[in-house]
Amino acid sequence: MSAASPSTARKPTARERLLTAADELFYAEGIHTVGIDRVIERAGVAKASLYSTFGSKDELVRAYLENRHEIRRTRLLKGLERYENPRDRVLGVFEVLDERAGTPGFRGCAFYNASAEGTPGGPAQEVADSTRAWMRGLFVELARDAGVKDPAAFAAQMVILYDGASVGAKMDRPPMAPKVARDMAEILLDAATA
Amino acid sequence: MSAASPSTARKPTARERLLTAADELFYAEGIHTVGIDRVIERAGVAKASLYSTFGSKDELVRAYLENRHEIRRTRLLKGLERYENPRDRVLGVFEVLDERAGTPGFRGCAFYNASAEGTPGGPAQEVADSTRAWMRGLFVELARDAGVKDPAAFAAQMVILYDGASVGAKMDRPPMAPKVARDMAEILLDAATA
DNA sequence: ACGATACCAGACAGACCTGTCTACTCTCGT
DNA sequence: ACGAGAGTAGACAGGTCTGTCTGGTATCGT
Repeated sequence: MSAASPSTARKPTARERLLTAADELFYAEGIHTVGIDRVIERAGVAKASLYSTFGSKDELVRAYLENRHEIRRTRLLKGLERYENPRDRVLGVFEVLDERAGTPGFRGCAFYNASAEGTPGGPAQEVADSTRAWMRGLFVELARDAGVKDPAAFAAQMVILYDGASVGAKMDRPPMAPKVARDMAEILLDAATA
Repeated sequence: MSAASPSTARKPTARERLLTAADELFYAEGIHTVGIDRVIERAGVAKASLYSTFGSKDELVRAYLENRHEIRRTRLLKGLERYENPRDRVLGVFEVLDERAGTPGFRGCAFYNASAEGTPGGPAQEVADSTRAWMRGLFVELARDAGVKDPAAFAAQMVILYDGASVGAKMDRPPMAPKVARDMAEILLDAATA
């Protein structure tokens, strides 16, 4: 709402405000539940602006998911910077997830949620596929750096762990799953480097 | 459609037909996407019958999920009978999941899907909680029989593995996740009994 | 035979949703 | 100064959704 310096206090464009509003509402309440009217009301934007910018609700959903992917990507890479040891960086993924799961309003993986309620083959499926591919690639890279024998196989294990921890963090209260997953990853890492 | 013996060829009640139709449609296409009209059309049932039997769509959803829980419970217990060794029974859970994930029309965990699109605190959340508690209890029991030192902690690990395998089975093609999870469970089982 | 119960067929109300369209306003580059 | 581009406000159409209500039919226990 307020900026440090007036010179940089540019008003966000309609597109940005729409994306912010869509992110908050879609993630918190689901895509089907939230109508266009609620999005434009929260964004303070006219309906015509939404349709001239995105064309349809489906495209807004796609933009929302791509934005989520970008956010997760930077959060993860940023969060991993603090670790020096390549081995700690593998485990660090689960620590970052743990921190994220502790924040209020956490509702699990946005891509899986969207995929659960969206039609198969829709935009949700596409973005989910690409974000999953990126996660797997990240784990392959981290595994290679950590000296794992078969990085691809180990990455497949870590993705399962990540998914499971994410589900548990959403469904269970309190969310212990990420911490448990971290310990599991440690055991599996030992087994994969031995 | 056809029964072996005419004497037992009782016509299913409206409730049973509704539940069958709801199960097929809700699981395949999602709860929000499928309207009441499609359910009653497939069930061959009048709308009034649905509302006199269940009262609301929400209650139909609850019945659908409770039915799913019962189906999974029996499938799991039945599938586990073939294993003699308590250790194999732990791993067997993932083999049963693997078989299930291979069947056409598999779309992941019905409870997580429902929870992803449903309002928090709704019927989906309640049934999901109880079915998760049952799964955890099953793993605790299996772990104890297998001589695991800390059955509760090990069960928490297995639930994460099961969730992750379930997600992977839905999102990835082909679904390798259950097989990978089984191998992970083996490693973790060794670590937990050592 | 008959009344109760269960069920079917479909119209209807009221709400909500996406997407279009018209008409007005503001801001900025030239 | 002024025209173009971007945005705002809101009515409107056409569709879909849940849930109610009326009225008719079949089956079964007594």
